[in-house]
Amino acid sequence: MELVRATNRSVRLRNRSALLSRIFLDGPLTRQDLVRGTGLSQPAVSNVVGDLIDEGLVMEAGAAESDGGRPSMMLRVAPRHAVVIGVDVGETRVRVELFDLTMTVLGSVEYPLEHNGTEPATVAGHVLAGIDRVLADSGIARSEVLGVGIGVSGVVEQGAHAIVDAQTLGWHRVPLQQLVAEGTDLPLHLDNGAKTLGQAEMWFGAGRGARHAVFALVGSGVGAAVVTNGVTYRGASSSAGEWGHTTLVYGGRPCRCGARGCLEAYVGAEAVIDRYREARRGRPVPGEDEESQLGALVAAAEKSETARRVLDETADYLGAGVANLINLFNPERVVLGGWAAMALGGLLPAIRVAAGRQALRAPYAQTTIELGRLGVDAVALGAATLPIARLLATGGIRR
Amino acid sequence: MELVRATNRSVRLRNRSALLSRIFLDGPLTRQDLVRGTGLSQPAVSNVVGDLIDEGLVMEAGAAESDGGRPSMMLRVAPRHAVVIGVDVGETRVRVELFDLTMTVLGSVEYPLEHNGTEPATVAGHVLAGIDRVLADSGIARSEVLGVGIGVSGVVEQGAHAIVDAQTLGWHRVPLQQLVAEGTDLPLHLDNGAKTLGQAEMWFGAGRGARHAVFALVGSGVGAAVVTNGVTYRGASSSAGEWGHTTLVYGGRPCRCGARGCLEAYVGAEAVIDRYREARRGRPVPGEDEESQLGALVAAAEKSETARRVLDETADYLGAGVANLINLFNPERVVLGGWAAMALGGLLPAIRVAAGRQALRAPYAQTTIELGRLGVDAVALGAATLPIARLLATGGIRR
DNA sequence: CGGCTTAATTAATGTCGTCATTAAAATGGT
DNA sequence: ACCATTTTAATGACGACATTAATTAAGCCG
Repeated sequence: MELVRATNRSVRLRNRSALLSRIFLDGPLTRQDLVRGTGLSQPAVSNVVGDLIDEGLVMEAGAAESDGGRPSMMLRVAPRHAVVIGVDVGETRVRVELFDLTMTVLGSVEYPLEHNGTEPATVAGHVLAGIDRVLADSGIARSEVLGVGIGVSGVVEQGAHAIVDAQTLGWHRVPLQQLVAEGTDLPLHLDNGAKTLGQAEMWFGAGRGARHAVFALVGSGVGAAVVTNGVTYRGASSSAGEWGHTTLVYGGRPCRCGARGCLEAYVGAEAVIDRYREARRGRPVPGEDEESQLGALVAAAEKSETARRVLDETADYLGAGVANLINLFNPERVVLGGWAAMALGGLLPAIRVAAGRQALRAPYAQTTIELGRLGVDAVALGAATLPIARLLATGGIRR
Repeated sequence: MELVRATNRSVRLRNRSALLSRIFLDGPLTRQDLVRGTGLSQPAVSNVVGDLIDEGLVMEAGAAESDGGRPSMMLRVAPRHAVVIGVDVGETRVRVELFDLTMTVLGSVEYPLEHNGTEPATVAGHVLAGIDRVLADSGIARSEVLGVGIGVSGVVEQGAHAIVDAQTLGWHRVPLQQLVAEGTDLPLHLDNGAKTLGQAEMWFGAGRGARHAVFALVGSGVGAAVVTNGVTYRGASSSAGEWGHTTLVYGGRPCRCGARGCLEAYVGAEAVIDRYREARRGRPVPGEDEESQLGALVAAAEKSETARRVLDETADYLGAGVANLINLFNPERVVLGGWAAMALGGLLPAIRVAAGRQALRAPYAQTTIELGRLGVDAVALGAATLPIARLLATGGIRR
């Protein structure tokens, strides 16, 4: 179904891309490793690698162990060939991080968001200020920045300028990319936060090695990223993966999206706290913000029957939601991430059991359900991979 | 993430595949159409097309209209370069159809299945007998058969020999491909029936032109096929798309899969009839089989409040189920197929409304919900496309 | 220090698409 | 009836690339 023409030059591009990707994702590697890994001939690998070294994208880094014979040189991506910036526009804060090409953090800065002071222009301002800040702090020139990736907790519609719908921020069709672009000419990449988290876990965390994986992001709201055949699936207008608003309890609790019985209305942090409050006959849950309230609930479960019941039910609902993902996507792995999922980590065994009850046996047996390995900062890390993904796809030929 | 090497010869293969696919799917076309459609140069197109003609895969079919200048020749796939066989192993029958490469039916035969006489060996026997029969009837030699595609109403796990799990047939890990292969050495392709139906609608029906589409198959049971980026999505073990057993009503009606609240337990034909019976306080629904019982329900809705209510609820459940697909996959199109969906066609407006209530606005606005165009035989037709899909993918180089 | 092994480079060969040019085939004006 | 015009198809020179085979480089081992 691929109706894209191939030409002789595209051969080189593909091979460059394949080799560079491998060096980046699995490196350091020797030329021989690349020969074995890609099936290309030795001269072809040397030829392409030579170009990459000449262009400063790749560097030799010492010789490999050898037991007789000429030792092969290790190849790695040149860490400072460029830097990338990852931004996490979350429900409560904007976080900007600067990475080199080995994804080492070179600097970061965070701006809290008022609970309702979430004007798009304010957020764009934070992003721009953050970029200036991390560059200034680390003394790196703008020209060295490959690009800026921005993960937003909302639906991001890709296009010439990405448009953002974010219920929790009260945003409707906000041209965030344009707002940021007006303040900088660095290449921008916007994406949904769940998708960037998925990308991060896919490259560096619990998703490594999987071709088909689902990343469930549980925070105040609920989202998911689906990786099919190694690629994040976006759908027709890049809103695929809106797991939080799938119906789980037909006719059930009202959801902030306007429908009823959405998964988010049961397992989102806000909903869990709400359900706990109801179970306490309306007595408020102690804690300043959702994070501490959820913590209070988890702590209370040690002693309180009520709290435990709420958590058990949460695991059941979450398990059923995960089962739906398993039935529909048949992934090799389901990875739970987001701060609420991390806080509820103790429920993992119960979630597994609940999912097993609701999923079909065969696909359930072929998947694992685990927690994310990258913690809460995965969104910014994943956002930073967006410009890199482009670099790898084009074989390192910028723009 | 594509780590496949490219070589000069693979360029030719890709272009052969692209051109052949276009001629097959959109033909007849002229060389110039191909030039415009693929971006290849004229000589390249002529060169490849020349090969295809020499090998008998493609033939010239008359000149196109011309208003001055040398008229271009129409190119089409040679209809009798090969024939293909499509098999529909349904819940109640095995249907075998013979097609030429333009998908014209050259012959067909059907074997009813006893309601519980569904021994795998029996089914394999029917398939083999059907192949012999359609070939004998049409006087076509086995050597002309490109391959046999088999669509099965169950989960098909791909592998060296495909394995089938089919609850409605009482099958568990049945090596159907092997059973059939023992009786013939024609190339076999097994797949889930919903997926072959999707493939058929994608190429020849309501899915034409879409990159992202979901095909929902409602019969006695419920299944779905998901097309992402133009390709049927299979997942890790090709059981993706098991929509029927996603939880829609947490804790609801028991399903034959053992879980509770599955979509299938509400909108599968069997379930709808069951719900109607319950609404009639247990009085049996008139009709010999499910098909006539469902027909009776639809007919009764003209007069009976009860029947109408059952149908309305069915539309609501189905709409919610469709909404889940829209939220998760963000398709351009949702196509409803299968005999029960066809019988319930009158509910389409209600289903659209119900889906709109439960789906997020943005993805809902970007999709259409429609009925399949190919009717009930789409499963066999789609199965027959499996060997052809392989032919197109390899650029017409057999095996 | 020579024999052996493995890595990397160079040389020769062949595949393939592009560009530019030429041949072919139809229409329409004069 | 004939030639200019237009559009399609076929040819040939050229360049980009990967492949195989042969060479050179660089280490270990006894």
